[in-house]
Amino acid sequence: MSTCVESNITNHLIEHLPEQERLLLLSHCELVVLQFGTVLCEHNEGYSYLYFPMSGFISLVTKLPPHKPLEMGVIGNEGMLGVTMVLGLPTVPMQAVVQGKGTAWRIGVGELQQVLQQCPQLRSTLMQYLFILMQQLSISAACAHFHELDQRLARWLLMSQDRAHSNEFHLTHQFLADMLGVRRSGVTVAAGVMQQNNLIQYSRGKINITNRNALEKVSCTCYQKSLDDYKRLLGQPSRDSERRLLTEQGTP
Amino acid sequence: MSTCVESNITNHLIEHLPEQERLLLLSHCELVVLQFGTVLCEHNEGYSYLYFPMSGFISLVTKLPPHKPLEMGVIGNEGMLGVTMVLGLPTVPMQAVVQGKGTAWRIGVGELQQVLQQCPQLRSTLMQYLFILMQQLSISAACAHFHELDQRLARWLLMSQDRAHSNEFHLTHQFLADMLGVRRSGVTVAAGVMQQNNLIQYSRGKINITNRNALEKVSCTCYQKSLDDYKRLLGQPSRDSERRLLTEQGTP
DNA sequence: TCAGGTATGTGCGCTATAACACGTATAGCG
DNA sequence: CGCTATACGTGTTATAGCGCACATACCTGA
Repeated sequence: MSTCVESNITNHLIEHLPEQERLLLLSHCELVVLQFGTVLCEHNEGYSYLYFPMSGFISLVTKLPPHKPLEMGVIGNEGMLGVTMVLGLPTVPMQAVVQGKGTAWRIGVGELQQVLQQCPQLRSTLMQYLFILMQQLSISAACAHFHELDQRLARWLLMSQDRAHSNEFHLTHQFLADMLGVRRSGVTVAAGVMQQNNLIQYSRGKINITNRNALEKVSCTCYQKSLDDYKRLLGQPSRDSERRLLTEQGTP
Repeated sequence: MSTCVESNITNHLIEHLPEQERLLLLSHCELVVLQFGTVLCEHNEGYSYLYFPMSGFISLVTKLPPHKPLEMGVIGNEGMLGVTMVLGLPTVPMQAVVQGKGTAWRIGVGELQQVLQQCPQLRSTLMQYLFILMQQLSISAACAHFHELDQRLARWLLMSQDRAHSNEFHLTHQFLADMLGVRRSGVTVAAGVMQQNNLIQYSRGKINITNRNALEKVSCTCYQKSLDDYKRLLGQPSRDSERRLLTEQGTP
């Protein structure tokens, strides 16, 4: 069963390519494991590898000392880490941390540049994704400024679930607080309310989404807006089919 | 005197190009006036022209109904409006409004695409500027979330002055409030304190910066960080020489 | 089995800002 | 010259989230 799911999960950007380009790109990639908590890229430092997650997900986090961190975007199998490479700049203005373990295709900076020469469609896809990322940044900014903790928490859980490919994933309150740029105890209170209303269930870092529909109602519209922005340029990620698979498994 | 200043103010991105490319680009541009309040581009709609301001400045504003607007970046003679064009996408995920009147070089979308084919250095410069814009977005996001009204107001005034090429410019409290995503009366209070401390002086929309050094101290570090991010990739904009000129004029 | 780390629950006082409301002054127009 | 819109000043109440502090529950390993 589990292998069945694995084989269905690919990276949507790669899937999106014509076969020729896809094969060329993959011939330069190697399969790596994304381990929870790994920092793939430090804030404002260059990177040597780019990652196309297939499962698991990566957070983009800004740091503005002496303040808490603040998450600006999430990268799962619908995107990639290091897309600024199409600008010729192997830097990302944020820290990239693995938030959900999984697997990814990895390629070196130099090799991608070579591949890009021969793959116009890849180039164009990455440019579109970069644009989407900019949209996400501006949504996140406004969301963090105007929306309240419970709405933002709901959104974050939904986005994580979309990318975790599981109803259950590992997130402590402290971690969520760092992503949302708020106090840990604030998250505890908001999550407590959600648990009382049976939207989620958690214990010592293991969060389980029990009522996704209700969670979508609590969330701010930024969640839907993000999905729409993505779909407009790059189409529907494979999210839905995976959800169906998961639901079949989810009640054993 | 005033003409002397005018002739010294150019667009830094254009200045940055080798002569050959600069002349080719300019041969496709026309000179236009940026009138205060003009909306050059609506939120999430395509644009037909790109602008390289020489004086005056343009704000990039996100809108998340039903909330107030929130400014994410400012474009003056150090940048351009429509840089997403290097991604092949003539859209900007924000509204663009003229906040300070001035003049700009304007070029059509199709023409720029032609010119880009022949100008590798232009392409690379625009890519660098796009990267800088992304950095600005993430700084603005964190700044709006963590920093307080007075700090943010100070930063905004400094950034405006840098791009207005004048110690005095037109900004009502309501306008500032919309940029900062806060209440109008909050701005009134913060600006009142600054006026009492002789940092600024204002009356019915005309704001005059009287003590720039002190204003820089009140501002959050995001102001300096923005400048640094720009300088790292594209060097020092012509800001300083202009400041000197202005100061000579400033005390008649 | 006990200690110590990790995760979560809860409370208290404080501050910034929201929402709303109303008062005052100035410019510019008829 | 006076009207009116615009710009600015001020106040009152409510609340979300902060900083800090401490209590409780659970896991894990010596």
